[in-house]
Amino acid sequence: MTDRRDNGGTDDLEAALRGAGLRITRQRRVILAILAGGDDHPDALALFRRAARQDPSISLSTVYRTMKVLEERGAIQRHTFEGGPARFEPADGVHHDHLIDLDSGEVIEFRSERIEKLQDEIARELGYEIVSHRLELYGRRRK
Amino acid sequence: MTDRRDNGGTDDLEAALRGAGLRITRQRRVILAILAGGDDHPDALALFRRAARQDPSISLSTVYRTMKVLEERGAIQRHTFEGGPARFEPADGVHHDHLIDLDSGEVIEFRSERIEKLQDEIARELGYEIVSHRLELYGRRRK
DNA sequence: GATAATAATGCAAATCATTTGCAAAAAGAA
DNA sequence: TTCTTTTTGCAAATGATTTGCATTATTATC
Ligand SMILES: [Mn+2]
Ligand SMILES: [Mn+2]
Ligand SMILES: [Zn+2]
Ligand SMILES: [Zn+2]
Repeated sequence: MTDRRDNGGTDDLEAALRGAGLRITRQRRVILAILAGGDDHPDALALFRRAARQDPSISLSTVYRTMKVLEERGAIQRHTFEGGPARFEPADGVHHDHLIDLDSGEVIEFRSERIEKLQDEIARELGYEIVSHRLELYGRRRK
Repeated sequence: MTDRRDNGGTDDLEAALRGAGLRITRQRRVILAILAGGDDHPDALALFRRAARQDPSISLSTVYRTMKVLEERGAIQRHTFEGGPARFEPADGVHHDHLIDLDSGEVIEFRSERIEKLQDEIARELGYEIVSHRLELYGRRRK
């Protein structure tokens, strides 16, 4: 058994690039590691700053370009919550939706089989087939 | 009984402005009529073009400024569907969500009591109270 | 209706997030 | 290593929306 430690999904992301015949550059490696390692939803600037700590030569353009290819390959999800810039997260696990705490800005993930099913039903009734959807709840802590 | 014809809710929008001590200008009147009259979800540029037909002196800035005050007063809803610019619609009737036809771009409105309720439940379970939400389905016609 | 105080407008310039052209650098195949 | 192709950093361009400012219009008041 080899010494394989949990890399948080970096391999999946790298595979997504390799599979598309794209190259694994030093800067991409750094960005992928950050994406796979974090458990939040950073925007391009946040990714850039974190990446720059490991590789000061990295540019914001590269972050944007990398997000684009990863999204095209379906390796990451792009979210655009009210107001703010686009935010990203690896698209590994199962699908989930988000609840945004209006006071703290915190993003909470949730998943409801029932809602997912209802959405399908609604679309079907309207004669449609869902390709994707976006469900975001904005609220505040209940006291 | 006076000769009151259906103005499609222009009065509501005007009231929203008046009520906030804001002024009813010629350009605002035009914009409000277009908003209240249409049954679609135009973006600022579309509103501007339609308004310009009635009043060529109107500016895009004014459209944006008017949308902002109307939104602040809760008189209109602002939507930002995937990709595109912000789109608007009067916030008269009951709340509804949207299904966007990926092929035609058509925006279909729907309303599901059950989904609305489920969202509340989910938020409650997470210890939150929903202030607003956004549910958008993107799909294609089922053949 | 004229008047004065204040809000709204048009225009151009500014902002913000994101994209793009291009020459230089790096990656991968041979 | 060499060659071909992709990727990068940088600066400039975009697209949507906002803003400063001088001018104009609206509304409360007389
Ligand atoms: Mn998430
Ligand atoms: Mn609608
Ligand atoms: Zn979902
Ligand atoms: Zn809803």
